[in-house]
Amino acid sequence: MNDKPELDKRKAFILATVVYEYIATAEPVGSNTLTQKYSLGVSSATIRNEMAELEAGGYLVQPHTSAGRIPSDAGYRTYVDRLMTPETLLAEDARRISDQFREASRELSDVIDHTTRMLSGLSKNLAFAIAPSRDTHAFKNIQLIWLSPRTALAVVVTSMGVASQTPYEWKSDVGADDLTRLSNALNARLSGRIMEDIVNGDLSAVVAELKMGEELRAAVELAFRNARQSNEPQIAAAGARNLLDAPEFHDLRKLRSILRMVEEQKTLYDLVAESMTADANLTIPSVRIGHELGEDAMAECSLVTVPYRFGDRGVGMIAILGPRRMPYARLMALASGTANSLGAYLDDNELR
Amino acid sequence: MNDKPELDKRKAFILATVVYEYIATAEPVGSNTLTQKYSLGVSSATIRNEMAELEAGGYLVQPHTSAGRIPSDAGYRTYVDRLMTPETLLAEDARRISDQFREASRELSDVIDHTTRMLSGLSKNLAFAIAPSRDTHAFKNIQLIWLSPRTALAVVVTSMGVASQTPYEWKSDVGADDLTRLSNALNARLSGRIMEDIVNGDLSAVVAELKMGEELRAAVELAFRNARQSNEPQIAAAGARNLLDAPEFHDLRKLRSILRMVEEQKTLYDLVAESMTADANLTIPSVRIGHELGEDAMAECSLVTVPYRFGDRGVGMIAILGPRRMPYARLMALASGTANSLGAYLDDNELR
DNA sequence: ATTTGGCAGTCAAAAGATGCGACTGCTAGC
DNA sequence: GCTAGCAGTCGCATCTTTTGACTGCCAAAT
Repeated sequence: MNDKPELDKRKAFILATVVYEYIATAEPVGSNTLTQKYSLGVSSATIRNEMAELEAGGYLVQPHTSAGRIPSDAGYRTYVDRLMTPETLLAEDARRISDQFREASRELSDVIDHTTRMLSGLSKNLAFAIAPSRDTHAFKNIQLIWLSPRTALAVVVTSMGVASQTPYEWKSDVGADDLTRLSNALNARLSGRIMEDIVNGDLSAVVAELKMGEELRAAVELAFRNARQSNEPQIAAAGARNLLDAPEFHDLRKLRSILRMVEEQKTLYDLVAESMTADANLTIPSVRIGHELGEDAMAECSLVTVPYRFGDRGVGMIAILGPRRMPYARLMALASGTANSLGAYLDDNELR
Repeated sequence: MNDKPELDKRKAFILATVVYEYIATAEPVGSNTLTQKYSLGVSSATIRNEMAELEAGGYLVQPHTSAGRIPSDAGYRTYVDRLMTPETLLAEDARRISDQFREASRELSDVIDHTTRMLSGLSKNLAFAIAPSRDTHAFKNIQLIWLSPRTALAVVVTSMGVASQTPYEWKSDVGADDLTRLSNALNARLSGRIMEDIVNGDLSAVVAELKMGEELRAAVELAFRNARQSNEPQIAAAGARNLLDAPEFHDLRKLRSILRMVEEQKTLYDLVAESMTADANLTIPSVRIGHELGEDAMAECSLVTVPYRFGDRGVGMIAILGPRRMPYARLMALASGTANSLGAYLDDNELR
């Protein structure tokens, strides 16, 4: 796109009103509707002229000759960036957001799950969330549990209360005492360190110090590797059925391709991954509209994302996916509020 | 329903053919279609007479006067119970089923998740699975991890590799040594026992034996209670989008109410819970058709369920939900095969 | 006692016809 | 620069017609 000329005040107001009205009604907006429902002080003919120019500028499009106009991606973009009045969270919503954490258990995946359910209910759209990478958790505790002379189970617990289990099998016998001593040494030395910062060298140093062999070293390294990378990013989604309510998805083909993306966690993850790196330092919502999402299947969707943070490192993502014709200001407020609450909750409940 | 008179051979064949044809085409079946596509040796007029009697008997219904006929719940029921030829699993499907376990990690929830994804892909319907209740796991290990003089984290690991974490806070100081001794004693005494069979008495006996007080007893009891009852039954579902392909769900209202049920784990659980108690001792698939499901929203659905078992106690459920017009024989074979494979996999991978 | 061919009747869905209404763009005058 | 008015476009809703896939029934044939 070429950079847009600045819109004069009246054009800006008309564009904002068209977007607002279209979001509310899902019907293309014509010049008459505009003059009747909003007091513009000018006649519909003038509006027509202005709208024609807005269309030439790429802000509006006409679905067909005899219809009103609807915003283009660029129109929505301008609306979101410069025209709309931001909303703040309603007290009631804020309360519901913070209330719901009580219902969830302490487990991270459970918290994420509840959060998306709540958010999809409040936003009436599809909500999803990505749990912070385990790299950002603090290491809390490892227990090497002796099962038989040659088998053991390594349980790693992080500050987020996430535990991973790694069964291990040795070629030669290993004593239960050794496992206990090694567990204790690792805990004493490494507890509290960020998972990401614990390298194999740290582990082998502890093993060497206890004069233990190669086999134990391998087991410990595997246990840590497993604990860090769950094989899939933890992701939860809820409220897909809300998409059925939007008239733009009454076409089954569109709906199908969108549902496919939602059911594949990978694509869902990719969708927010961009915003994740780009906005890692911000905690304000970012919006991607229609084709900006880079997916043809998503051409009629918009996505609101906002990172949530806890401690001084953890980063996860909250996202709301819906029709392009979504109430941006409200959803941005909701997403932000949820991200803040979630971050605060995780801060409070992190193991110390 | 009154008990049906036995169907004579020709009626049975006609009913079976109508069901088969309707499942294949989703179009009401008329007498002409039948005589043309299947060699019945009689004319369409005869078929008409027979079909009229099948309708009187409640096996078939006519959507409207000038249409062919489609099976009623009772028609499907008779087909499933007495008329269809059961299928066995294709070698290719069997291979894909057992292959997929390799991709999953060792974690139970991950295994269940992968299994439903695979099954929804193979069956082209919605698949879901319920993990065996934690009551049926064997207790493996508990670690009471000292965090600070008054706080600790209890991690309980079961034979299915499931770990639960319980943070605990005491009113007075507790020594790290005591926690270790208590952990060891509990492990020595209880490891291998079925979770369900471990009662509070067992726990307090160990605590008493070590001459430890009330506060530790309470912590241990809470840890075990938490480990047994995850606050939601573990349930995974996949393939909701497959439902979009069935013409009977092109009506958005139906689709919406079904999607709502699927997104609420509770209802999904209730749906199979009945079959779970009823068929606890069987490992053959059970089918519930249309109104037999007891939910109006599900009147056009059928559900195939089959329990899977491992060891001599664990029971979970595999289920396939789809339009009433589903390929019963194939889905029953798929569900059975998956249940068997899953049971075998869990047997092999249970911690000993 | 079945079975059959033929025929009249029914009804949903597809195809066509019509009019309406919501727009627009344009132009001439204020 | 704004407005009123007008001609033109086009989707959509509505109504009508046609089509064709059925059925049920009956009288004749087996």
